[in-house]
Amino acid sequence: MAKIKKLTREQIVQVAMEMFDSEGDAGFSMRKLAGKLGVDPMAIYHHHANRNALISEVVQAYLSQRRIPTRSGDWRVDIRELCQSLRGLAKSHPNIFRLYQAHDTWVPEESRISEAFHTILLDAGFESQTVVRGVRLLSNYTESFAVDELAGWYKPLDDSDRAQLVQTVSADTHPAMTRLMDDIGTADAEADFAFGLDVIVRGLEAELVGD
Amino acid sequence: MAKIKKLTREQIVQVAMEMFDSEGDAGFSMRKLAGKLGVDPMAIYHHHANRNALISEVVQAYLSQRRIPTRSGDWRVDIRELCQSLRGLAKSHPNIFRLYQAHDTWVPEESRISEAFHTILLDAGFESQTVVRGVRLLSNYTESFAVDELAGWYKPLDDSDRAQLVQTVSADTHPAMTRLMDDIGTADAEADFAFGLDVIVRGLEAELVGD
DNA sequence: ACCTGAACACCGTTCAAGT
DNA sequence: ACCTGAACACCGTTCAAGT
Repeated sequence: MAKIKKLTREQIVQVAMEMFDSEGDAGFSMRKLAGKLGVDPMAIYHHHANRNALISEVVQAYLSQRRIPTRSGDWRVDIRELCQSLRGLAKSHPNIFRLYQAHDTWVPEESRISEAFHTILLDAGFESQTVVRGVRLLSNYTESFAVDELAGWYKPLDDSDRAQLVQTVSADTHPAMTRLMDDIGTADAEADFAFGLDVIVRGLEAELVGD
Repeated sequence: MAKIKKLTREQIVQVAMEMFDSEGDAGFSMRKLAGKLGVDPMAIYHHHANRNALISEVVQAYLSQRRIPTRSGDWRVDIRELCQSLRGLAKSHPNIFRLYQAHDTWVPEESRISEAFHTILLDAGFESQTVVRGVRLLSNYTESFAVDELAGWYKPLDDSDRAQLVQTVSADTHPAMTRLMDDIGTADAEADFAFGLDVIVRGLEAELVGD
């Protein structure tokens, strides 16, 4: 698209990020990126080793946008805010969040977010192993919820979804789900997320009292 | 490889499943599958509409292998067993499990597993909405744990991983993680999974008592 | 009905060449 | 040092043709 006189690593990452943001994985290729930069496809390889390395940079740039919320003093509140901030990041750039999830190469920025989680639970007084496990549990929950939310799992079912579900879920083969159909059909991402977070936080609290 | 006189939908799915099982996503393509079947690539399209439809069939065949554990009478035990059976399925065929995770088209077999979850929590006496939310929380937890486990996140760090981590996690920028390094470095998938499950089950229990 | 073969519109990446 | 261009070894899928 816009011709750039001299390529830089950063410009390439920037444009790649915009492409992912607006079009998602399907809209991105090294060749399309080159086209957007007004450059031969192979020019990119002079600045980034390959596709995967470039994507690591995109993910890194994406994660560095994330603001860590300030502490309140109550670990339950802080954990909730940190999880919500991660979910917010996911929702603000769904396509790049999906890219981050699918990208299995580790990226340094992840440790900044991880540190915030660890600090909160450590200060709350959990023992070391519980802190480590609790962080994994919480970040796991938040990220997988966000993935499902972005995939549209927490929207109320529309007519065609419901029809498809009713087709396979009949009263004799799926009595429980049939009884629960009203609650399965209606979903509220906000309340559902808060519910799971409450369950986990409550479960963790017991580890603290049990000392 | 082996020449088949007449293609059937089932044979195609079977061979595709074996390819995914042994080689994963990278080792599969419609053309390679055709090669394995000793047939022109386009012959497959006579039996399956396209790549995505074929993969739905593979996922469906995979999920139908899953045995639902018998009930014990204690919902806490039953939930644990059901989650472990899902995790077991993931570990027995990691590549197909990853395929299932990445595949965003809904597949009927999913509802069989879902029904088992709903039944347990419903029988345990939770109210409707809590059942639905609890099932989502538990299956979410189990699947995302399995994904991480298969990606190697719950293996103790080897020397190169540790070196990479120490490089970005220094005492002044990451004090909490530095303190916790021993517990971050050692991980035990079995115990870590049980921990998370306990936390969630304990958190759910409160919903029952709170009535 | 079932399969083939050529063709289309793509990929990521290597390698030799240009400035 | 930085970029180009041709080439390689792939993709999924359409379409017309063969049996």
